[in-house]
Amino acid sequence: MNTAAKSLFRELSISCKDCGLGELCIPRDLNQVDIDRLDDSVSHTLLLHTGEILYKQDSPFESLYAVKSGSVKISTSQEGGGDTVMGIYLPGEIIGFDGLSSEHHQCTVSALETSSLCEIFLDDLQKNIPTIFKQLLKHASKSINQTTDVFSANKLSAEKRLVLFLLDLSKRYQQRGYVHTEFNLLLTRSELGDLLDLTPETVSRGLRKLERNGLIAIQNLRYIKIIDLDGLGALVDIEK
Amino acid sequence: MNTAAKSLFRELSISCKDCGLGELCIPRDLNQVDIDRLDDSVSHTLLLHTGEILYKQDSPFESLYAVKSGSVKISTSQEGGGDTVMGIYLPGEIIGFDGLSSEHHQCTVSALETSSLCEIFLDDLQKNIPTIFKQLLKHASKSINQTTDVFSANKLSAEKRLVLFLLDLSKRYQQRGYVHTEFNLLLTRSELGDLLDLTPETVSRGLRKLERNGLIAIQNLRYIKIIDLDGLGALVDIEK
DNA sequence: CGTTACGTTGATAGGAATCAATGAGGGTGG
DNA sequence: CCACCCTCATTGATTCCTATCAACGTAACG
Repeated sequence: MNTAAKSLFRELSISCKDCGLGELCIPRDLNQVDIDRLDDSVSHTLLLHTGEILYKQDSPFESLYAVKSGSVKISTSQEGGGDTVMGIYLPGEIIGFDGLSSEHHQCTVSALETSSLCEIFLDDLQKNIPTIFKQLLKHASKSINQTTDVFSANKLSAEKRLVLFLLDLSKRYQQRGYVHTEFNLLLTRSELGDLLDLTPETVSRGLRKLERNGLIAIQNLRYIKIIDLDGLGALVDIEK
Repeated sequence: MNTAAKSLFRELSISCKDCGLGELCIPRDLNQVDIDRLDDSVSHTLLLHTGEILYKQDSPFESLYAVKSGSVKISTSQEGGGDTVMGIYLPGEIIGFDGLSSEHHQCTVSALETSSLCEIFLDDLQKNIPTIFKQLLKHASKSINQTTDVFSANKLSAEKRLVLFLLDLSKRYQQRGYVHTEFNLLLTRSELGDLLDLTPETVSRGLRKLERNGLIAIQNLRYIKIIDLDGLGALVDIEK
């Protein structure tokens, strides 16, 4: 499960200004000169295969990373021994903030599928383009707000938590221009349980119930097709 | 409950270099020149009385704030109507990150007791002392890690969640040079329930049980005296 | 084709929510 | 100063949801 090595492959090094993510990533409100400077502070050459680890809990903080394609999961090791999945990150999202305050990462990040990332050299960035720090703070802020959502969700019923997760994923895929009515969960029932604070059994029951009620279709266990988006929304909107 | 007005009183304007918080706040690793520049980017004149609101959910983002003395709570309005307390902040901690990503605050912040705060003008700061942004990112990072803790706590039993909360508060008071064996909870049972994802009844039962077992003493409902710190620690350390 | 991890389904038990009643404190107005 | 109200807190009885335990099915892989 723990492929400790970090794979570094050269690939076509797409510069920030040609990157398809555009405004989803950092280059919001930046002029052309600054985008060129951004390029100088970023390495575009990180490729991770499924299961490979970007950084481990307790390892010293080195850089922030932007997800360019694919997806990664962020998890923490528990005292009991097992891992707990805390979230997944999609293209355009920036990870690594967990390591800033103590200079050591509080979480482990690994690839859920073949993924490419950009490494952001914080000190270079500060030198090259100091006006960008507000942008970075915004991304950090988004991370906070994301956990805020998890926070308010965790007093809901198992079914609602599942629905909220599906709707959140759907929305994030849509923002990135992917189909938002069908996607791969990328997580096992057990990992999903970590994330939503449920047991794998309860996750399974919940998903199958949504399927029985004609709201979703489950294909190959992990691949979800949303059939009745409004119906899902109704499950979490009505009755507080 | 909602004293909408924000009180602005002049008080003796202590500069950052004379502030008792020192390293707990921003001025870590800063030289004298930069601390003077920091002073120019910060207003030291904010005073809030109990219940007064610093900023409201959905209000436009203006500044970050550092808690100088006292304490504030951060909460979000739920669809159902009520508020949910998400955390409390003590001197040296920086708040406002919740508003950065969308330019509008995702939370409401109000004073739990008479408190003084510093307003941090982000744009001035960027102009005056660009090297500071890593410091700010660290504070944002700390906010993230804080929610991380909440996250991993929420699958524990009611009693353990209560104990963890008490120990966390004790540690934070200690870091700030206060007595760490007795302090005011500042929150009602209901607010504590929001924070720990429990009902007020369960909070009450839990605290009274800790009292019966001789681990804590409850004085005036909100004022807690920790009698057996090791005993509390044992409750959360043993058996996963 | 066995081994292993993952997933499903059922039965049961336990912990916290809920419902309900009472008590305690604080503020207000008569 | 007291009666009243309102919020907060406590305590008990009951219900309900989800974890737990257990068995079995399924898919991937060497």
